[in-house]
Amino acid sequence: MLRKDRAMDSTKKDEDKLNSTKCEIYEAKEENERLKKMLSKMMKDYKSLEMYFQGILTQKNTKNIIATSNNIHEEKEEVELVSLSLGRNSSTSRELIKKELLYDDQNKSNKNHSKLLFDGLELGLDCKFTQENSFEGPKKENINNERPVLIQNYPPLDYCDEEFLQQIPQKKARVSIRAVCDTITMNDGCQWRKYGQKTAKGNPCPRAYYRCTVSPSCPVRKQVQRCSKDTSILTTTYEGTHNHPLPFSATAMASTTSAAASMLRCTSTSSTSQQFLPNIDQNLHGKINFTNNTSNNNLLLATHNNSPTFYLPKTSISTSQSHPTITLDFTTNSSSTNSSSSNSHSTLCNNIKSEIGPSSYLGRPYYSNQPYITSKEQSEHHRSVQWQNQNF
DNA sequence: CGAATTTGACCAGCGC
DNA sequence: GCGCTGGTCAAATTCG
Repeated sequence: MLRKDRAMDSTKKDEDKLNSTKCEIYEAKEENERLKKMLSKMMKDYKSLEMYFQGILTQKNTKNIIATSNNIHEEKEEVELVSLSLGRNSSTSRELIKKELLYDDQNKSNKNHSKLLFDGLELGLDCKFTQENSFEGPKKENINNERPVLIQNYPPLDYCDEEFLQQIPQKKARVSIRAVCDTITMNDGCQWRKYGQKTAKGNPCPRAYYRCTVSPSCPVRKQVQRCSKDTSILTTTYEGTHNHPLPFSATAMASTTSAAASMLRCTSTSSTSQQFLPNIDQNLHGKINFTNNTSNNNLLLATHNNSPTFYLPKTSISTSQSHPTITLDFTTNSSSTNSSSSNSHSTLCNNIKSEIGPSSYLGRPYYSNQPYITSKEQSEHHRSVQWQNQNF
């Protein structure tokens, strides 16, 4: 009898084991399927970006040919808009994305992603304007240094007529982002090299100067400085337009700064956000959707009505400096003018706190008498984050 | 040893 | 013209 019971126990255990193994196999299969889908989605994203880039290059070539034949000498004063211009899609990219939408019709998740991508490309303020939005590089470098000059056709915007925009002095626009961040710089996905540090007047915390090193000729610079009153707040000021394809993880921040710079160029006088927010809000609120939902380290996303959405932070514009500057303040939740979005805005702030400047990162808050964490350390951390994202 | 960072010097713009 | 300030350069230094 006892032997029989033992035999039954053993059989039961075997069955359990078999079931759990089956379960594991099933889960592994599911995981495998999920990874396959993700991989194919990533490949699709990569291809669409590649095609988008090719489209831009083609546009550039066409433009150069036309300019040469017409002997237009104003070419050098034209727009520089490349990778940062995710928000201002050319007709080529629109068609491309529409095609992708159709193509993705069978795959719901991909479709959602494509919709997001399409929405993201819709974020542009659709202004048609010309700008010189870049740092003047070192004079030596500028000599014979031809940067890609790209022209894109933007549909006109209601509140931004061309004549008006042409009257705005073409100063170098800057986008300043204030966020709580324990690290030396915000992890914005780009590679930067420090080229200077200076103690500015009125702030004991030194200001660090970085230039983008993704491309040797990239004119983009950024300044990083701690707030003197609250050293947990980091102010990062971006200037210029990337002239190279951005790493996917950098598109979120690039879109933010690009859209903000567009806002800046669409306002003629110094003002606080409240003076022009109705227009800006119409165009930004709920429309800036960062497309980067595959890598989590840089998302400026908030979720609203089940769709990832950008919420306008406390925004101010200053033209008192030699450079017109727009400041996006992510340090406070109360800044949101839309009470219904406060939760989402809070989420966004938290995202910035935790994703861009992970407090756990190295655990070395900056103090003015301490050495900076090197960008190399930062990039290594970034690489590890990317690796983790890729490998889940 | 090469690459990245630091830091003093230099330059340009601006206000007086 | 002078001084102040912000921004950049480049030699020296540090780091991996």
